[in-house]
Amino acid sequence: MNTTKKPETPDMITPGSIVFLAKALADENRVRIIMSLAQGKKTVSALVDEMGISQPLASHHLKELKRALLVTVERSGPFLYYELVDSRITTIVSDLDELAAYLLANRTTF
Amino acid sequence: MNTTKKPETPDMITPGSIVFLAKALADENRVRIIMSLAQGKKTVSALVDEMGISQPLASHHLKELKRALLVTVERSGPFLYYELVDSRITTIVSDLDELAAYLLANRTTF
DNA sequence: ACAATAAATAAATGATTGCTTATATGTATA
DNA sequence: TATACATATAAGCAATCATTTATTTATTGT
Repeated sequence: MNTTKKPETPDMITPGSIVFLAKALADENRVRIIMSLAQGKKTVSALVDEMGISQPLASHHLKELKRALLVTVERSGPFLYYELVDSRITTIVSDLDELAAYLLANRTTF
Repeated sequence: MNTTKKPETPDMITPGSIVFLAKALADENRVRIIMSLAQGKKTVSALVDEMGISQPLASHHLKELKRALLVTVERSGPFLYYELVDSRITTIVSDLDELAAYLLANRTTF
């Protein structure tokens, strides 16, 4: 049997991983891409058209989002479909938006 | 009676405010400060000691957190006490940590 | 094999940002 | 008012990052 340790979910909060994620959300184009991908997987060119940014810039930000483990890629013919890894990403984004709205609404109070 | 508009919570998500908050969370020292302030209000010097950073650096990050509306200041004698504006900040930080843990745990799957 | 389209990569640049060192401001106390 | 302590501010520097332009790689259809 297991003597000392058991595999446990780490409940010690690590600044590192939080920063890792926050950095990925700390750019307007990336947030817009995430919000767009919340509707479903899309190609690079679709995102380029939708967001009005250059193709290399879109590729760059998608690469960042992939580095941050937020999206996955899937090829279909000549197209690459990018997709959010998990729906919780959208949830967090909404939560951040809610909190921001709250903070701004109450900013004069303090 | 009210004819057309009613005061409503904006449910349109704004990238700007999300980025605004995410940027504040995109630095390790700031996240550590937030986590420390989750335990209650603290002075600058207390934070400096606790985190092992220089006093000007602590001041600088506290200023950023204030800009991001995440903390408030209160003077007591020569001391300035910094405090988290709202407990939801801690919640968001926990949520980010959870999501990061999940993403890392499943990173090989994709 | 060639042309056309989709997307990634590379290099260069400017802006932002974190950090250090040095200095100034504010507050209390002798 | 002089000294000590708490904190903020300023200036300078190096590193990171977002963006652009140019080029390359990959895929499909002719």
